[in-house]
Amino acid sequence: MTMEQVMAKKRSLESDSRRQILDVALKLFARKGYAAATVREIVDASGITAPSLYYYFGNKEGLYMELMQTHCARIDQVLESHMHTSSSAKEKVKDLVDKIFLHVANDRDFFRLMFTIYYGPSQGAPYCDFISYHAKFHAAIKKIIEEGISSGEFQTGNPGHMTLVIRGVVQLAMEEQIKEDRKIMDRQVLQRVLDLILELFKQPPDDSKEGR
Amino acid sequence: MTMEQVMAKKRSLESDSRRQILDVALKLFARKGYAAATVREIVDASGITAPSLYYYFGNKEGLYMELMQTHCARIDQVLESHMHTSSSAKEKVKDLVDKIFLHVANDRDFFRLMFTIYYGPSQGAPYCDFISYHAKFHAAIKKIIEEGISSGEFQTGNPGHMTLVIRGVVQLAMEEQIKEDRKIMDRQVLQRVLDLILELFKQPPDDSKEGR
DNA sequence: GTCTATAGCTTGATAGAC
DNA sequence: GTCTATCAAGCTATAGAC
Repeated sequence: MTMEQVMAKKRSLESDSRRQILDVALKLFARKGYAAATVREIVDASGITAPSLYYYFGNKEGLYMELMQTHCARIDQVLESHMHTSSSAKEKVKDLVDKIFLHVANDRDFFRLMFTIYYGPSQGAPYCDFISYHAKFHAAIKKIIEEGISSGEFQTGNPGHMTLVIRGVVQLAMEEQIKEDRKIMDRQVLQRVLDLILELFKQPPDDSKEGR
Repeated sequence: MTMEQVMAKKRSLESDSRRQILDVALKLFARKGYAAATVREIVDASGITAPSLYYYFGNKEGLYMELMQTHCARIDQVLESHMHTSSSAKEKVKDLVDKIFLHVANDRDFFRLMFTIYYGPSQGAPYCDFISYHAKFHAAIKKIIEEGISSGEFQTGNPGHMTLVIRGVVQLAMEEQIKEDRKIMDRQVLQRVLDLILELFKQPPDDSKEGR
């Protein structure tokens, strides 16, 4: 057995409990909130005991922080790995939104927790800079729209307001995705609504109102 | 002193502590969440002691439920007392949204709590049927839009999708109103964005795509 | 109606054996 | 690394005097 195999085994053994705790904790934090998800529940559902949790993560906050860091990093990946297709502005918006929507759907528990902490009371959870992701997303959409206006694809207008229209439906779709209720806005419907909005942005301004 | 004066005095004395508790509790529930806002904090901030709270409301749940009932009734009032102006569909949408926006801004603490409970974990709070207000609002907007399409004010389209566009920006505006952060969408901006959307709904469909 | 005092439970966290 | 056993602090709620 080589040195690396030894370390790999050790890491995999160590990781077994660790991963288990992380998975269970995310699910419980998302379902019950940071404060209401107790350490006891987490360790019981993980099949370990409390001291193990404290061994790995120091305390409840440490466990929470590690979850935040890991999953926030994934958001950055999604936000940064887009827009290398040189298609129309409309397609760029639809593509970016679709990627984010899929990511939210795939990491639903984390986003449920994120929304809870961001829009609700902090519940004693340590601070996490969620607002920057809101801003990044807003800026990304706005940039595409401004480029679309410059290129003549969209009619002239207030890019900030146009961005808000896009963000609004995306926000609705995300929130529905996060709730367990029956959804009226799945991936396809969201794309259709984006089609509606972006086609309206394309239509030329009413000539009767322009003085030329 | 008449009988009525006696009762009025009794009620006003009784109401003093009662009202105080209700006001303080709403604020604390909104800021810290149902679970994290403790009975101790509420009674301390109210200037009374725990047994008084239990005397009036039975328990923490009873206090919470009374807050919900009172403020939910006010939402119904707003949703039902509109649309008696026979103006354009555009003005009807703007008017309804404005009324709701103002109501949210005026009863901010309650809506903060409502959003927290609705989108986040229940935190052990007793169930309250918030989803019906979502549905009522959705239906009200959709109805106006359908009427606008019938009357020819709006171009033909999917009323459900058009409603989602409206609801999206309203949702964004409400959520910004509820957060303490710097807002980019106040009452005026919301009305401007609605102008943008509703004007786009008005524009005639592109003839080049119709086969006539 | 309002208080003092306290019961009874759950919580996050740890000491110390293995 | 993982356990058993346990602690101190916080919580909701109540008994009983006034």
